[in-house]
Amino acid sequence: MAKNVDATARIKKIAPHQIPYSTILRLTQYLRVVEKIDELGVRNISSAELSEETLINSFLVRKDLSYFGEFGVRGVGYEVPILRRELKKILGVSTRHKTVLVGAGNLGRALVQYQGFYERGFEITAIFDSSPDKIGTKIQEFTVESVFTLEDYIVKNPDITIGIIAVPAANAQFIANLLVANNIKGILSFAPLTLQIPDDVVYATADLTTHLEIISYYLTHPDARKTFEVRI
Amino acid sequence: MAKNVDATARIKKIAPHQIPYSTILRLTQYLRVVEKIDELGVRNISSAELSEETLINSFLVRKDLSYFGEFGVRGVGYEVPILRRELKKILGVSTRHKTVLVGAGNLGRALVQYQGFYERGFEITAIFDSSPDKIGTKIQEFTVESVFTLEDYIVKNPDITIGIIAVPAANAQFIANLLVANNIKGILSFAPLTLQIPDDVVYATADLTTHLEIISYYLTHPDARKTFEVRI
DNA sequence: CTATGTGAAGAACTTCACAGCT
DNA sequence: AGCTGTGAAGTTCTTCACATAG
Repeated sequence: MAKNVDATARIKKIAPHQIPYSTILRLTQYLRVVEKIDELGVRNISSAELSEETLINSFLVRKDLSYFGEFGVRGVGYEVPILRRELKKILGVSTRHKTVLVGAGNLGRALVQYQGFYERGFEITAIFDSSPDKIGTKIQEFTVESVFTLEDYIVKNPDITIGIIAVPAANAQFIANLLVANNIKGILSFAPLTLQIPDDVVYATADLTTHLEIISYYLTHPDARKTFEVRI
Repeated sequence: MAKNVDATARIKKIAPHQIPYSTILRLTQYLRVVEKIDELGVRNISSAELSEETLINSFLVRKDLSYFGEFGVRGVGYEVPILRRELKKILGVSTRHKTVLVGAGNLGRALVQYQGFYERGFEITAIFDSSPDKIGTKIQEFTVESVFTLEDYIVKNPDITIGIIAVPAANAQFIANLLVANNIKGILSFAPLTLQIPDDVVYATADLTTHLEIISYYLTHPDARKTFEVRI
């Protein structure tokens, strides 16, 4: 059982750019399972058990993990604390990321109050909005600030790397440009459109309704494959 | 230019089960663009223009659409109102879907107040929670009801086909079982775990933090491909 | 001459089978 | 004896090139 050898000592030759996006997506699921069972005090997990919990086939579990190293012990499985630590390292969530949130509407307020971001390594440090009747209002411990102070705030806090956009579609590109111009490295947008973002900024979009549309498609076409996965 | 012939008259032979999941995901993006420009009064759009707006390559735009019929006019492009109608038909959002929401926490409240679901064809008809201090409270025009009345409500309203789960991870499977047992056809869960759902129920999961973890991965591995897409 | 629709080629991802460790 | 790690096979998805239609 690896004798607690640091698994990172044996690192893979495959360059990260060869790793499928879908692998990264699945890594987040493995992490979720591993954190849960680590909390329960389970010391060991096999790819078959990970497969049961995630519904991802066990060949694929092993292949995904093997892109990043040899974290398992043949004949035994994976040591839970090691796997947890390595997955967090791979995903870059061993240390906390600081973010700003733009948009203090219903969704923005929900995101601030949502515990999950913080628990999983992301901290909202400030909230901005353009609407005069939102600026100055309180959400939890935050006071909503004017979007015109956003630039200044980001420049003064260069450890903020991610911007979260929760404004209406019509304003999203404007906010994105502002974030990009001020050296934000990653953008998560909840607006239902594709933003134009330069290649050196990591960009993800999370349109909540899309999931429902996809469910609707499969409800409408019951003969379509049952085994699809709807995932981010 | 098709002389307004109903494009559905010429329908494709390819069975729905051969259509990639990623195609369905992209259809939602085309619909978004087409609705926007239809609102602007534009009558025609080419696959090249759709490609610009969505960043999806134009070969793929055409291939995706061609799975479902010949909606375009060679030498011209796609007629916007026709494409809009056909995309809605394909996705099954020509008529509104009724849903129930379980979980009246921050996320649940945000989802109720979020206009997007309704605008895009989904209606939340009732909200349930298990916590005594939430039951009876008002969210918009809704009164939060006890989760013990959920069963009764779904049975009495068989036109409700989709259940949205916005409860903590620990309770999500219980709620899912309840929905499944009462004949719900589709489930969208925001809980950060994989639920066990029978194959005849359409199941999608939307863990908001996953997007941030993926952004974190690509921030941590700047050499990873720049052209990845983070969607749904 | 323009832009769609599509078979065929190519690329990417998943599954398999089994070698390799413990 | 058991479970991981991985090259190779198999499958699915995307890109291409061009025939087709207006």
